[in-house]
Amino acid sequence: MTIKEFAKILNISAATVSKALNDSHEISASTKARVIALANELNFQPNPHASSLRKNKNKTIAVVIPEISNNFFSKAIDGIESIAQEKGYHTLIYLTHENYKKEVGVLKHLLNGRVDGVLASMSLETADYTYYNELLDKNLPLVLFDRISDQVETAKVCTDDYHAGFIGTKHLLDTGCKKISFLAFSEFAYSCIRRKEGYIDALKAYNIDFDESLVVNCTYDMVSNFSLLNNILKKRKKVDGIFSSAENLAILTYQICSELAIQIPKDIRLVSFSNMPLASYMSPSLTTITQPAFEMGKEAALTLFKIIDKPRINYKDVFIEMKSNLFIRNSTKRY
Amino acid sequence: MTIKEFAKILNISAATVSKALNDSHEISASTKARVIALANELNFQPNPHASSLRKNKNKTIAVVIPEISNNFFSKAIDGIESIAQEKGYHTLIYLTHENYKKEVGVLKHLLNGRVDGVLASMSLETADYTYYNELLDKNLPLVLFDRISDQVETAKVCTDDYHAGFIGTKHLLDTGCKKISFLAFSEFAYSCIRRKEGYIDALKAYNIDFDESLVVNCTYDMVSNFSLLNNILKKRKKVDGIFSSAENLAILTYQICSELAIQIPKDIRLVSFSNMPLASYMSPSLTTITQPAFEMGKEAALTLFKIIDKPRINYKDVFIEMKSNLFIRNSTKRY
DNA sequence: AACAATCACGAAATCGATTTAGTGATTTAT
DNA sequence: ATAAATCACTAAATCGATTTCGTGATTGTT
Repeated sequence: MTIKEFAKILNISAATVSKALNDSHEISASTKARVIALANELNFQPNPHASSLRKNKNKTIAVVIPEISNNFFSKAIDGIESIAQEKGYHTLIYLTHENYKKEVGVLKHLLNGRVDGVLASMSLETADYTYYNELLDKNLPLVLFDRISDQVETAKVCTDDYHAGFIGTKHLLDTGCKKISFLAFSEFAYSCIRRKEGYIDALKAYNIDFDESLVVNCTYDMVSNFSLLNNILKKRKKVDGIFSSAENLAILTYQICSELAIQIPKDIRLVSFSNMPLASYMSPSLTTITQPAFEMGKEAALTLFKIIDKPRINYKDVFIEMKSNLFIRNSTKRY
Repeated sequence: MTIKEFAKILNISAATVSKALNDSHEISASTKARVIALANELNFQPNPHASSLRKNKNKTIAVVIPEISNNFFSKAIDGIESIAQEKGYHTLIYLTHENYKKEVGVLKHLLNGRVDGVLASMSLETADYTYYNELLDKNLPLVLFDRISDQVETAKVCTDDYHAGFIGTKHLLDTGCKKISFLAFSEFAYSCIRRKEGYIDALKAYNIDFDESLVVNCTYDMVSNFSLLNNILKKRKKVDGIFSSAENLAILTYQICSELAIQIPKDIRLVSFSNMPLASYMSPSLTTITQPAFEMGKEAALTLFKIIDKPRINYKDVFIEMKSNLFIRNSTKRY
């Protein structure tokens, strides 16, 4: 049913119906009420494409993330979607699978006006930020979360990575670790760099020299990560603690330790960034630094809607840092 | 840039550009090549809303699911999105949080032509299928997956729930269990009913009488699930095996067993439907029946696109049953 | 009482791409 | 050689809601 047909039933014009549904001040309260009542009764909804065309808005946001089978991102989406649904917005999902080319393909496509705003978390491969800046040039509201870059001047939401890196390392040191290896999920990701800085400064605070050789720069390729980790764990006399900057690296560590008959926490203690609901049920239960994924999604979405509602302001200095939590469990138990 | 402005650069009409980009046979190969070359150079993309309005299609599908922070659904979305991206489609996500009212709200909204097709997995509360059938009445392609209902006559994708229920139970029986409790995540969900039927028939095959009191009908409310489970585990002399039809119920079982000092698998053996990547790292490692979530998502999406491409056929008899896998681990180890 | 505002609504233009209907030019068929 | 068909393209109608502009009726001002 079109708005004209719908208007005919009420013996008013299409213009009036449109204005009534959009709550225009030109329309009397009584007419609005009649229109809304009938619209509810017949479940009449104006054609969204016609509406989008005319308004140049379509109540849709895009979420561009590296992956979804991941406790952090799936919870973040949960948060994003809950805010979007509240605001009557629709949520498009695009997965890049940590692939820069895919990411570029998605971003290019989003330039065409299909969405009113974009929430993005960059892939590990991303080193060129041209396409993100192009979105900004076209005045498309953009909020980066978690996987951010300071080379894109827009609002950002992330966790207190430096602080988390510091207290996670401090916790290992407090349990007696002397040689702590840092597992970086990426050499270039901003959040990972910050975590590492926290790690380094915690070592400093304990007067321990930072040893570059204890940093394991992992990648998206789990096979090569396996050999990297395997190498460092084999010479374990050197290493008595591990700070893992990502969940999957902790799992890999468990796997390799079990293969090499290294006991956690007896031989080596482990703390990891992780959003696993099951950390307590692992063997041993895993000490984690947990990001408030759901809340970060919410916060990022709220920020995006602020930009959408007031687009003319420059949001480059909006930087929301959310608190992560250290949950101490058995993987760092003092032996 | 509009198609008119773009056309002017090439000194041809907007109609020609449109047809060239849509690969119409009316346009010569050379003109098409010129148009496509310039479109790539300038990243020109026709306004999607204008296009959608005219074509009454918008290369978008909707995914309606109960939740996303869930290993099954997040992997399923991964599969869905991969096929959608391949086909140049966009993927909208709607979460119902197992809430029927939210589900209805979403479905009602989808009637307005915003999407070309819908993939859905029903909430646990859903008992009235009117709104799904309304989508079908409006000829909106619909595929149900996992949380299906035989009261909606459309294509469906699910796992071999009956068979999985059978072999999971058989496995418990083979390890010596005599009193096996069945944890139903829902009394009404089709897949859960089928799993239970498999469970019952496996008992029969071993000449064990089905005992209704060993069935625990859980709900979405984890607090009440806790007391239900707690009750049955307290009188554990009766129960020496548990078949859990859902991952979260298995986790709850671990939790309660640890509180009640019941040892798995010594006192009680447990097998559960689950898509956790971490099942092997739990304590004890969990014997699981794992659904091919990613592949199910792919299959469901492929089926949806078949319907979108050939809408006039009745797809009510399309029923794709995918194989789940039993991974035997320590939670069912014979003591 | 005369005039200006404001109200409540409608007619028509508009958003931008697609599709229909048509037009010369060229190719094919008889 | 001529009619018919095909080619390659364009002008204009179209999709359906929104917005601008205009109008008659009502209210408010002095």
